[in-house]
Amino acid sequence: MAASIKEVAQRAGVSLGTVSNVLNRPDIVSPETRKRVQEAIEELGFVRNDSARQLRAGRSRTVAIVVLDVSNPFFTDVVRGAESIVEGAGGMVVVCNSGGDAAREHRHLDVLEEQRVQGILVTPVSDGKQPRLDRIVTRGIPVVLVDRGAGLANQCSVAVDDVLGGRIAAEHLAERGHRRIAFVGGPLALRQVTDRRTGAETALAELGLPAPLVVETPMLSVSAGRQAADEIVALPSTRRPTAIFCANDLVALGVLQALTAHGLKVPDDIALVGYDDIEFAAGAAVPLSSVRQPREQLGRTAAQLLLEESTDPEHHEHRHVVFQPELAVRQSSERKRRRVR
Amino acid sequence: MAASIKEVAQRAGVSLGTVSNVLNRPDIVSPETRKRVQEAIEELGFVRNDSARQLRAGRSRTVAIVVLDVSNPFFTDVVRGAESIVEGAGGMVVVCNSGGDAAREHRHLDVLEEQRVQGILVTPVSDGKQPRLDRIVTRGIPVVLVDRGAGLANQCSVAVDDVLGGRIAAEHLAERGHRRIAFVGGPLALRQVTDRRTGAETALAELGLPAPLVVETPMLSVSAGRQAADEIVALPSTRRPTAIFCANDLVALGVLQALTAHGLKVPDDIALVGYDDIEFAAGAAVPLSSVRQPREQLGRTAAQLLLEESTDPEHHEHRHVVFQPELAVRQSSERKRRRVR
DNA sequence: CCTCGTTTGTGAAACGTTTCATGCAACGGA
DNA sequence: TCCGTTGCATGAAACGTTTCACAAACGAGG
Repeated sequence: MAASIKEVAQRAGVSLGTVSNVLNRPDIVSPETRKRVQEAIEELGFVRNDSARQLRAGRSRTVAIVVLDVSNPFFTDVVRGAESIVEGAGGMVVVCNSGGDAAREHRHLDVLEEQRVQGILVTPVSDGKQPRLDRIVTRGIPVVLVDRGAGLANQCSVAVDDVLGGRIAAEHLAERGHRRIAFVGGPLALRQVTDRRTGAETALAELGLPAPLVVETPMLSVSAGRQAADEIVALPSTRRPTAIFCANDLVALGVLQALTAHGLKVPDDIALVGYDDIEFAAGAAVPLSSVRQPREQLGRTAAQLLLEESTDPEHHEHRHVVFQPELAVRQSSERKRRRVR
Repeated sequence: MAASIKEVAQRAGVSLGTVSNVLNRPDIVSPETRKRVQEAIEELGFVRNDSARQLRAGRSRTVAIVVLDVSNPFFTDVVRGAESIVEGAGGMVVVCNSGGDAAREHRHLDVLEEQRVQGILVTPVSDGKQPRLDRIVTRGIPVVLVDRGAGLANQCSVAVDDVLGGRIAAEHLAERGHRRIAFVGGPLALRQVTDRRTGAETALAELGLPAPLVVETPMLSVSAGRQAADEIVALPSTRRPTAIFCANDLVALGVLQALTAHGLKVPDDIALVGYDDIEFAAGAAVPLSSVRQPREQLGRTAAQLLLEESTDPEHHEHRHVVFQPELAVRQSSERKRRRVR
């Protein structure tokens, strides 16, 4: 059933090595033999056994990307960016989902290490030391951290300046005349979340404005956003913020939905700014202002760094690429009508 | 650098086979030797080489799922369902994205075949004959079709009755008093799309209502939905539908956004029903009525069928599981106010 | 005619596992 | 004492490739 190179050789009346040559260096074998071999391959429905190939050759053409949340459009866009580069180089991308769970992340990394993949792009669940990643790196498998500032120096990283992103969002809202601003997102243990918060707080402090009300959520999801908005709506109107900056767009969409359900108008009653600029942000019924990250670019760059290190590990120097976010201004943070009129 | 079983054996002062036994059948080796071996493994940082293991053992613990669109939350939920089952059985899921492109789908399937994965869950791009899939099946790799009625009998499939789904949506809108109903979605070559349309048309015909206006979109995305809505808004109000049934939620969200932008109220001016009931549907600013598919359940069942076939190919009989969709009624299709009041 | 280089094909070794037949020692029962 | 078991470890074969040193055939140049 599973035809091997040996049977192909037999059928084509050539040696085993010749078949391998047809497969890997077709140019060094004469046209006629090549043809005969190819016919045999065709007839037998032969398909290379990648395990054997990899065992002998030591290399794999598979790049893995381990994402925090496969349901978050932000990550699927990063994946698409990585795919475009890796497939262009003749490789293949597989996606693994940690779902924010450290145990699952570990399981995935273990299996990927056993598989000796060509390299791993990963947004780790936690920020601390990563003995697993370190071991993988010392084994010679390149690792690139995605959307995570590089703590350690033994791997490349690509990220977006989240502190700047938070700053931009806060300055935008301040410039629109808002004084009472809330920050919604969590868990605060996530680096991305704290960076965005820090940026916003710093900017407000510099402008002499009060620190934002921080509402922590258990995760970055639509439903978490909805619950947070319920809390905010329950505040007495004198303390209720006039603007909310959310740690990502999923949360912002949840907030938007809950505010609307409570009869509050966005942006007239409360302005809203999200983060990531996923497609659903622009498509929301009140189009969402959002801090845009170059999502696909993030994936592309990460993949490029990985391939670079993989191709020439000797001369490779680890790099840390940081992109600048920019604000996409939409209706959810338009100037309040009462001020315009 | 890459410690092998042989070096572990040497260090522990045992034979090569004993190390393998510690790894695979720890119970048949005496506690003391086991301990010595495990220490050696620890000290050398040994990690099994999966290529060699697989080459020899013939089996893999990796299940692949090839999805049409990794950015569509519908598929990410199916993935999560499959993950829960496969990981429960000690396996691992990798996700491959065809992006609706037949060539990429083929590339992925080829590589997966070379890798001799344990099995493949796939929503194929096209409906016709699938020589590649047939070959994979004859090689002994189980394949389960996801969200695709089974044309051929040589594999299992799980799907949702899309004709019924279309019927449910149409009957719901008719019951709400709508007479002029539009269907938005495409490309019409996609089985899912035509089934949903057929169901709607059949239902309307049975009720003696006029056939729906069909607006075909080039793909099932938010932006495609926006463009389709622009077309509909441009119609003279006497011909303009009072309700729109969309082939999926992404399209429906686009339609919703465009209608709102044109100043039309949902559901008062135009009612809206989507399909899939993704999380963003309930979270939209006008919560979207939607035909719910058991997304995770779809993934779970597919994975179960796959593992079943994989475990016991002899006694396995291919099955075709069809789920019933149900309607989640929300604000976007509430009874028109002018009729209620 | 000899030598040399080129082109093309060969055969065996090696990659790191798993598996299986076999060896060896110790033990209990008759 | 002998035999049959039992428990544990061994060593070699096999999985399907890639790679590499080498051989065969051939023509060209001296």
